[in-house]
Amino acid sequence: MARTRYRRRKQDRPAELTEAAMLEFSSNGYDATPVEAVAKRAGVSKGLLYLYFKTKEDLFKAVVRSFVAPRVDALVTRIDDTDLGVEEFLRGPFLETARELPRSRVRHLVRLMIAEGPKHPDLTRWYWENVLSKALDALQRLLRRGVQSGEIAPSAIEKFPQLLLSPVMFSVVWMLIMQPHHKLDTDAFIGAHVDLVLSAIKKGET
Amino acid sequence: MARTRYRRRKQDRPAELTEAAMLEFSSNGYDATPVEAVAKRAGVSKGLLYLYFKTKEDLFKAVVRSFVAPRVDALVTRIDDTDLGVEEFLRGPFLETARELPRSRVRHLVRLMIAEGPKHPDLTRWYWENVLSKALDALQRLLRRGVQSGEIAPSAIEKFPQLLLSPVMFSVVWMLIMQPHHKLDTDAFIGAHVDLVLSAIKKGET
Amino acid sequence: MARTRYRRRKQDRPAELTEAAMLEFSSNGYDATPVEAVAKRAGVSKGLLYLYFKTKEDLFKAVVRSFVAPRVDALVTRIDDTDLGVEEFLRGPFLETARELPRSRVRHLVRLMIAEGPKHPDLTRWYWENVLSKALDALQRLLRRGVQSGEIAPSAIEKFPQLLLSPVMFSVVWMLIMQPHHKLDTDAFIGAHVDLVLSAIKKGET
Amino acid sequence: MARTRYRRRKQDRPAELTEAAMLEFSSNGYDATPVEAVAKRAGVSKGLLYLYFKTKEDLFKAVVRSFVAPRVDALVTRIDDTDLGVEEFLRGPFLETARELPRSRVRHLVRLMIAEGPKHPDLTRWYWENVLSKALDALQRLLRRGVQSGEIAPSAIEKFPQLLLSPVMFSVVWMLIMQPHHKLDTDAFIGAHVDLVLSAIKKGET
DNA sequence: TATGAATGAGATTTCATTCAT
DNA sequence: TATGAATGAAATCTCATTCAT
Repeated sequence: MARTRYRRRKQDRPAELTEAAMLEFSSNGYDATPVEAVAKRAGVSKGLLYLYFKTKEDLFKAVVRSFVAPRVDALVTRIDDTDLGVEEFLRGPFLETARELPRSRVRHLVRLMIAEGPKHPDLTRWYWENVLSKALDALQRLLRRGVQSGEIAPSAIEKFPQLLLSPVMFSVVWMLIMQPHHKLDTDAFIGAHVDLVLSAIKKGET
Repeated sequence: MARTRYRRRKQDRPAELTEAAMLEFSSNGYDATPVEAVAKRAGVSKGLLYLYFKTKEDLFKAVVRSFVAPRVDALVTRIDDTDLGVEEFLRGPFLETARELPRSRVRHLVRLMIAEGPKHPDLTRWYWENVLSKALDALQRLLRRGVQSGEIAPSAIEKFPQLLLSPVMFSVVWMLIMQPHHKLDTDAFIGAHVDLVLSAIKKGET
Repeated sequence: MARTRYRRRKQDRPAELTEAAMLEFSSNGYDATPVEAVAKRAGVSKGLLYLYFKTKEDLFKAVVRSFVAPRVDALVTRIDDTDLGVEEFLRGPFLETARELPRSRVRHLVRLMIAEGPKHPDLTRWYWENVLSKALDALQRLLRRGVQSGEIAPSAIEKFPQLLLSPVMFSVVWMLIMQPHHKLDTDAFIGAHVDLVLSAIKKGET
Repeated sequence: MARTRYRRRKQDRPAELTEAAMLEFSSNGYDATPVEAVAKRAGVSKGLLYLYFKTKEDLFKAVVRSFVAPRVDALVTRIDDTDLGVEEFLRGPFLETARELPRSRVRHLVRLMIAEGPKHPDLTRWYWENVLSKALDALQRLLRRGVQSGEIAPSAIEKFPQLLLSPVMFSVVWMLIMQPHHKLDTDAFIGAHVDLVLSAIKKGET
């Protein structure tokens, strides 16, 4: 008589709902996704969804939070725990993560952030505080270690670690918008950028 | 006395309407902008708008077309008519345009393209064919001229002229989403990127 | 230099417009036909149409009047001028007209009368006075002549000359609604009805 | 206190709505009836109507189906279950039904079918398959039984059972369009038609 | 908790009609 | 006469949100 249909409990619901919302928002965009579509995909009623999220906007925020944060934490930890050199790190873990992003589901969240961001300043603030600034700080720490160890020369990139992210974001957007019309090999593209950066900042290239 | 109800400006209407639409879409996004808001801003009735644009989507496309195309044409012409060297061009006209973009109104169109692009494949195709591919081709021609003249060394950047655009797009997005929370000096940022690129590809840097 | 485009003059315009309206109303129905479609088909502007007909309803009435009246007048004249017997007339001119109607353009007007009639009581009144009652009276006169001459026996049909029209209207409606799904040979159908009537009222059939 | 906003009558709603729609469509016609008028008459909101019927057209179809089908089924059953002769049946049950129709509410549906039919071919197909063809087949079976039993002579009416329906439809249309201007005693009219038919097909009238 | 019937505001679009030109 | 730009009311349909059950 085990009614597995009802196995799912209170505690799993929010995650199930954000998962469902992530999928729906990703394919249709925020405005074009009816709340009911999310509920249906999660296998619950509209009413129940409103029990967990006061408004549609709330749900959207929860989606962004639940999907982005874990990834960044992982990257930050990786940077701070590593004893790899700058080049090793950039060509290794960084490149791996950077190349995966434009293909992963998270790319849709990036689009949602860009599309909806201006209407949700508290969300972008949260995003800055909990995601972007952490990632940029960690990258900065990495680069400074490299300078101190003499591996790389001091350069503007320490001030603008964003320089390491811009081709990643570009690739994400390209995948979402331009890929159907003109293919870009984002792996090679991001690789070329890292080459470029390294060739510019590495010392002893004489 | 009572001002005439009619203004009868067949000539100017489309431009007035796309201008108004540009402003409304920019601040609220496409979906969240009622057609009526556009009409009101243009000082006409809803009905008139539909005399010039068959659907809201049509209006959106007209906006993108009318605002983006002229700028790119200008840039392309500039590249092809110049006899500046690569460095001179990148530090001169290119930097000028690249730095202006994130502050100009067009930045909002970039956001709209990212937000709405996936739902309007014909629009993104048009954008690719009439805007992006032209700009990338022109940049490629510039770089090849530099290689042939011996000014710069062959490098991956010839294959990926996008490398010159990614920090511009990054700046645009930053301005739209993150600037309220954390200022980025996009002029310096884009300048640093150009430095980086040039230091990597210039010859005789022994 | 003969500018034939402007040959058409004031006097032809109403007829041109009702002709165009007839065609449009026939294929799309009254409500679903924009006034502009009529104007376009007539090759004039909307504004001009409103110069001749105060409202769309006016135009509709003019259509009905201009298309139906001439036909009925012809039939009535034919009945009153004939010296054919009842059978000869019914099997001859009547059958000819009755069989043509379901195939002619006028059938669409019948549909319009049925569809729009209840909303235009003055139109149906006009139709009764100028069309239907005249036709029924003429048929009645024909039948009475037959009784007086001894050709046919007195019967209820003198009181209800509509009995001669009902299969015609049935055929018209069938052509409009049912013919795509199930063919009815309206010629044979109407013929059978006339046979039936005649076999019932003819004398000396002992 | 404030009456509850909800009535929650899932079961009854569709019937309440088609009933309301029937009334509204009957008096104003399909195109001229706003969905809101139907909702208002049913005492619910516009939105609710769309919960039960995906489009206005859907609602219209439901109206036709729910009102017409039951009557026809009843007639067909009556024909097939009877052991009355042809004359008895035509003068009895048939006449009764035929005479009621022009006065019943269903007459409005006939008008709607004629008015809207051409725009809804699937509806007229359904009508043919589920209503008309059944009725005509049943009448045909009745007449054949009469021929076989020797009650009536073979005649074209077996091929065209529509001959029995045409005065009924004529009466319906008359009631809707002409009755205000000129009264027709439809009972007598339909009776006369049946007389006519019977006197033509009955045997042994020598 | 959980449902989903019900609401009502609002969005897009159409079109009869007017009137400056 | 003749045009067609312009209006504005209305129509269909969607959907976030509520709340009786």
